[in-house]
Amino acid sequence: MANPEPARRRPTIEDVARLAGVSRGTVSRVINGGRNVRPVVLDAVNDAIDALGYSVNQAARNLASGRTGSIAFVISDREESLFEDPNFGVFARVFSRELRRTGRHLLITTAQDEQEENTLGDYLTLGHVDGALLAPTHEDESLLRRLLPHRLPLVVLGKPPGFEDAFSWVAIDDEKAAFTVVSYLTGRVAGPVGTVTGPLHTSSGRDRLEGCRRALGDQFRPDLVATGDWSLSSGQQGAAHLLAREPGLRGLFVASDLMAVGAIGALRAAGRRVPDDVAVVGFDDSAAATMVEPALTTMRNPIEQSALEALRILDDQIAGRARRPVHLLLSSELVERGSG
Amino acid sequence: MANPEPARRRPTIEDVARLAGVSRGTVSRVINGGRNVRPVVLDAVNDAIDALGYSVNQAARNLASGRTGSIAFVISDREESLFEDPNFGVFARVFSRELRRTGRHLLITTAQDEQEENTLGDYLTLGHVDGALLAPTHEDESLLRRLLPHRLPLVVLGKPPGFEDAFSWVAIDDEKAAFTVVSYLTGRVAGPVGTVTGPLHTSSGRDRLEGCRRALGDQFRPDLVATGDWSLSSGQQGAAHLLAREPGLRGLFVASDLMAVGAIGALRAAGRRVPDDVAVVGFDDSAAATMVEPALTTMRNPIEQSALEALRILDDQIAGRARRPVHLLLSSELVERGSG
DNA sequence: CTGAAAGCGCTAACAA
DNA sequence: TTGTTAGCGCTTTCAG
Repeated sequence: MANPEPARRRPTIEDVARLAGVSRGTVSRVINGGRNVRPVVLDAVNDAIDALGYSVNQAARNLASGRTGSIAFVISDREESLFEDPNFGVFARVFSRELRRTGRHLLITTAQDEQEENTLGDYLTLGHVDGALLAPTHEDESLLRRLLPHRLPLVVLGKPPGFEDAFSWVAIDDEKAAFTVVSYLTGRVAGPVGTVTGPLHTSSGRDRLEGCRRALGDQFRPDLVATGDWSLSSGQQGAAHLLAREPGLRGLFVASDLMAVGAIGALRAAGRRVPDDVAVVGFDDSAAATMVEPALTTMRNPIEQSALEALRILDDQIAGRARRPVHLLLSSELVERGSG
Repeated sequence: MANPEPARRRPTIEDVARLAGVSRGTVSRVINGGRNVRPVVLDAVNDAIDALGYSVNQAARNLASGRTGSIAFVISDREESLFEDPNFGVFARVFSRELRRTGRHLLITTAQDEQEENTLGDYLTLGHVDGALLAPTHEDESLLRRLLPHRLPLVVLGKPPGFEDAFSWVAIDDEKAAFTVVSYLTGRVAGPVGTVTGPLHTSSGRDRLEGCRRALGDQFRPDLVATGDWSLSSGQQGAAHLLAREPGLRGLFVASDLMAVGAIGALRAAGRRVPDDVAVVGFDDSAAATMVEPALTTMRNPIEQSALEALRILDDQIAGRARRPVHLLLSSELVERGSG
């Protein structure tokens, strides 16, 4: 009944080889795709694997092959709101799903401050991972500076301010997208239009403000710009602030949907109806967009597609196919709903 | 000027040993704490390490030692709202910080569906990690079932329904805590009191409802129970629902602060003032609690302390100090603010 | 298509 | 306190 072997040591490739009556090398070939193995032998080996409940020892494989099978998703967020940004969740989900498809794993890591960024830098360059995907970065990204001299395969999500040429990245044309959505807004309301921006040390934050400014043209009022940090509460505070400054506010461009939800809350709290009193447009078309009543008019930010492209570029780098940084600009589109 | 060696192979422990004029074993001792090494030798080795820019090869170390230096934080969330729960962020932050302190790394992994849970199960039992910390789990947790026969060091955050005896966990007394905060609420308002619960297939969801029921006693109205899923939007919908059913609602216990923020939004949208028309109390004392006006009266959920205790228990398991599951119930306390 | 054999870089006995 | 020496389990040439 019970296995006569008392100590249940994990079976190794050697055990499988013995049971299948082949060599270690052949088993290795089988578990690595089964190329150049006769079907009969392949079946025999697979049977032995099942019988023994064998699974590969990653450490040994890493050591022998020099590859780890893990990719890091780095969220180096200096803000309080770790994980609050719904886009992180989408990125993580897509990365995780796609890597699993190729038998690899996603490893999410975070760094809250410069010290943590240093340790993280060590980690990334220490051979723990085959490559890294970096969530939108800040201007003062010491991690990027640290990673620069290394040749770690790396793709940044969004333009990395100050490192645009040094690293590969995937982004959208934030300026143009913001221009589009704000033009839509101004086509529908007459009167003062304000904006709640993203953090201005990020490319997206800056570029979306720039697009808004261009769309508004003469109408642009510097006093109706509130700086947010992508968080719900900053949208709330920003809108409250703008309303205090301009009670006659008629339109509001909020640089992310999550902040827009906060902004609408603040408008409501101040007794304004949306969109009748104040029209609001957001950005991202994230889950938050349809969470409010009325649902947000917003720009679609193709997070899923960005994730896929980033992964593709990363794999090119890992495989040595891409020698120099690759930059990809995806297009976005207006999504009309009820808010603006 | 330039290193005469053309191929810049990563230096190994052997290179360090040669440069420092000692054996490989001694270098190993130095990089593993430096016990039983003469100060002079220790300095020499460290100098060699610096000179060569040596860093340990993890794969080799794992293979030789059987340890990985990584701990998994498993978020197996079937809901849409991956990462939305602010408690996850706090857990991740504390784990990350504490592990770094001992030279280890946190690896966050997710599983959205049963298939992913299976792959994740493989991953966890394949020797990639030394142990795992599981975010609050569901009743139908196939991952736990899968992990049961293995002896992976593991601590669950919150009581794992159906597996209370099988695994170690750290939790609070949700029933008692909910009783406390709802009693506070009923002490301040007269009239119908409702609740927006967490998911009822989780221990916290169920127990908080139970505590609410006990506090309300005869006043408890089954028709004033709305089931949420910890997300902001579910709090919003829940409150709207309850208000539709009972326009005279006077008090509301929302089982998480994030949902409470949503609930307050819905109350506002329906023209109610908080706390004058409807008093609201939340749960968790998360960052969301002070994000709203008025700030939430809530129960403090000692997430940071839970994280530390869970890590302590996990380390006991890893070190083989704890043979059987350990269960820890932390205490929570009422935080009075303006909402209820 | 398959087997043999040489490592991958490190840890952990064991001796000295 | 230090050096020596087996491996850890796998991949990957290189022959055949």
